[in-house]
Amino acid sequence: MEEGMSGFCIRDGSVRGNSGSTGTKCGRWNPTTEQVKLLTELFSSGLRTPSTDQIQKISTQLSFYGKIESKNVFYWFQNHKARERQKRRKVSFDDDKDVNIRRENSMNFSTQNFAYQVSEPESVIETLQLFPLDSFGESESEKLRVHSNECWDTKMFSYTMGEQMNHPPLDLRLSFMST
Amino acid sequence: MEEGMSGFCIRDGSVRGNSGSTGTKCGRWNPTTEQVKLLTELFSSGLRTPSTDQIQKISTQLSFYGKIESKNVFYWFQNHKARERQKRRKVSFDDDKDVNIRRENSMNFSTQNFAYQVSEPESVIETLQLFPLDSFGESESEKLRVHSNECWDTKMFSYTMGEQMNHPPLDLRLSFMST
DNA sequence: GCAATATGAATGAATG
DNA sequence: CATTCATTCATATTGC
Repeated sequence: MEEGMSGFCIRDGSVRGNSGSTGTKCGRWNPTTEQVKLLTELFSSGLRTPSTDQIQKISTQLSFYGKIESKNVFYWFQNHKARERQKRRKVSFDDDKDVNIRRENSMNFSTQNFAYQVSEPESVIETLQLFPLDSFGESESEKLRVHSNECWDTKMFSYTMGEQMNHPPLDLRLSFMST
Repeated sequence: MEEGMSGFCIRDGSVRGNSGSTGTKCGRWNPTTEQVKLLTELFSSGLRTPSTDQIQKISTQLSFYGKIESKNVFYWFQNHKARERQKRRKVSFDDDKDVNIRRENSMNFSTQNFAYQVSEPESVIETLQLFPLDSFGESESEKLRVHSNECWDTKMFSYTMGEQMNHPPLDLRLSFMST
């Protein structure tokens, strides 16, 4: 719930432009070009949801290029995957009701800039060897997730637990204003 | 890629700054600040996996601040707990290089003059009193759970296991996926 | 500078 | 409880 802690970013220039983090004290991680490049390589190599272990390694590797945390890697893959799918989804079915205010044909800006992986795959592979990419079989085949459910209604689901009959004294004491 | 494609969700800009008006057609519950505050209080008080009864009560109470369902409470606790752990896991590895100390106790948004009563302060207290506040006596800030030992969480029940008690055959698993 | 967009971060919801 | 997906928020970046 750390929501309000944002808004104190002091950027001193384009972080993505320079590789050496110029002491940018940002609240938000700003990946360097090298970091993005590597992440992108990994992604295009098939890695989509790295495990915690992989995240650690990747983070460690990327830390060479600049400040980075594990969660950044985590979020990066989450976002990257989600957005790729999102883009694809946007063009797939554009038959909405009528209030469809979506931007049409957003493919102008090179749908995927992952193209430059062919430039120098060698060096990348060398780096990638640290992480066992095995999740290639996952592919990007949509799961066709159906949002069938949308009605919990008022019926109270019971995610039963073992003992609920006479559950012990619940410690629901609110410590409001316990200043 | 953030455009107004979701034109049916009414927002007034502030995410959690609004009370109740969480849009009407939003398919996703958007907790108000008050709701989040209360939930956080409960969580901080040690409540991690509320029982069905507790969820009911909490939900009822929170409904005062805005539209809410039981499942929202259920999910909230699930997520909150999971993310506490997850966060502790990913941020655990502080990068060796650039010794950045961005984490300066930015856990909770301080309870500043954020008094949660814009109009009726009494009702809030009244509301809170509905919770069975058992005076356990062990009132201490359990926020110091540095070891992530869910001590107070006696049993890590799994709601996936069917209990053969005298309660109806609970579905444990969200059975709302009909329709 | 502002609008539009790209993207890091957060979180509700759902599944295994 | 873990993992993942989808949506949204906040901010950085870029073009005009």
